[in-house]
Amino acid sequence: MIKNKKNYHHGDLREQLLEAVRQLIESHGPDGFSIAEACRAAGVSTAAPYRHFRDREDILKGVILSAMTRMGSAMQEAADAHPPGNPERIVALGHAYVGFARREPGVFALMFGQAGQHSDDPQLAEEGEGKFAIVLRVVADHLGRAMDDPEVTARAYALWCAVHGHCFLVLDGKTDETKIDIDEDAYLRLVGSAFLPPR
Amino acid sequence: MIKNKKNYHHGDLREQLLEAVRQLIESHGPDGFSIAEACRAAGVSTAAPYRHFRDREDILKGVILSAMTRMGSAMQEAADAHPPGNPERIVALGHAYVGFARREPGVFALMFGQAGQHSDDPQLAEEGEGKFAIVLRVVADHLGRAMDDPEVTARAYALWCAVHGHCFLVLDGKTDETKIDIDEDAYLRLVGSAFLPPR
DNA sequence: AAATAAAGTTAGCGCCGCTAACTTGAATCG
DNA sequence: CGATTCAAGTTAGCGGCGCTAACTTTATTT
Repeated sequence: MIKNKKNYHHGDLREQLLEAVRQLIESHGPDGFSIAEACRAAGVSTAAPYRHFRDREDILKGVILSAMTRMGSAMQEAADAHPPGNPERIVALGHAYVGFARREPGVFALMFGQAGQHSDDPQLAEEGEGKFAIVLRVVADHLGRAMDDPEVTARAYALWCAVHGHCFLVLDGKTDETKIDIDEDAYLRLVGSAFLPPR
Repeated sequence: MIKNKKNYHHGDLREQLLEAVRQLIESHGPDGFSIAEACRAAGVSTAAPYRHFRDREDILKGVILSAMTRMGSAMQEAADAHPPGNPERIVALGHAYVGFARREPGVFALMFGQAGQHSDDPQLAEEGEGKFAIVLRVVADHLGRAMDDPEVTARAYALWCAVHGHCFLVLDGKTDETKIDIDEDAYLRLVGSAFLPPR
């Protein structure tokens, strides 16, 4: 009994709703969407989503989860583009992180901007730790130490903070034109060398 | 004709509503509040707020604005606690910033977590630039350079990012117990010395 | 004291999240 | 293969919310 959802009434409504919500979030902001609007986009009644999701929160969790894996893949890919120990690896990782935030600003804000609203979900927590593990790996390789070395943890965390904070400031428009004007590549190289001296 | 709002029907409903909303945001999250609930808390009808605010967004703007000045004061106070050039100044500034985020996590998320939803408001933008100016001032003093020196801008921005990002990770619960476990003071000293070497 | 204007009220519209009860149709099975 | 089952749709409706219109109350102005 393999459930092939394409053979049911609508097709894969679940995925289509997630995609519709994702698009609405990108065009109207993280809270500027409604389930009803997503239903209209998917061409179903407003009661249909509740066959696939518990409630609104559950839908958002679905959107976040798929975004997490997309972001994780982008980061892993960036890390794999350079050999371990190469400083370019850290820069590339930063670009991947910021790139995702720029590409999907609404979803990025949803993932991280809600004051830990979803931090209690084990599935999301696991995905999050997976992404930090990529940073840990790269930093550990760079320093030639173990991933659980306190020095590695501290520097990886600092790197994460610096890039993460930059993303929010970018999305908030603080870096636009007249305001601060930051060269992103230069910034990422600065934080990379600040926390991981070539030595 | 001095408008003393205390002499009207309710008193200063405007301020009481802002306070009620602030508390609701802290207890139920940035989007977990409703105007109706704030009205109940203030003991007025649900139509009353519209004598003082254009709409929901305008109320939020009011909450954010008062929070901005509170945060700015805390930062200024921290900076003033140490003489210019003293590295403790930067650490204190960081503690003030993170302290505010910890004290008012909901409002902090509201201020910065909405993907630049309020970045187009000139009043808010001005307050935001004022806070960055404090950081610029401290960094310029430390390096003995002008506030508009590119080196100062770059390092001040990096500091801001590192602290800002840390706040979000804290609020998202990434630093809790089993997860990452960061010594905040050590972290702030690390980023301080990383971007502002004693030289 | 009357007029004015500020700041409340009630009533109500339309949208939304969500549920209950019903219907449809694909997969399973005697 | 026809009957059965059950996943996945539907419509109808409740209560809450944001917001507006129209009315009422009360402080200030003249």
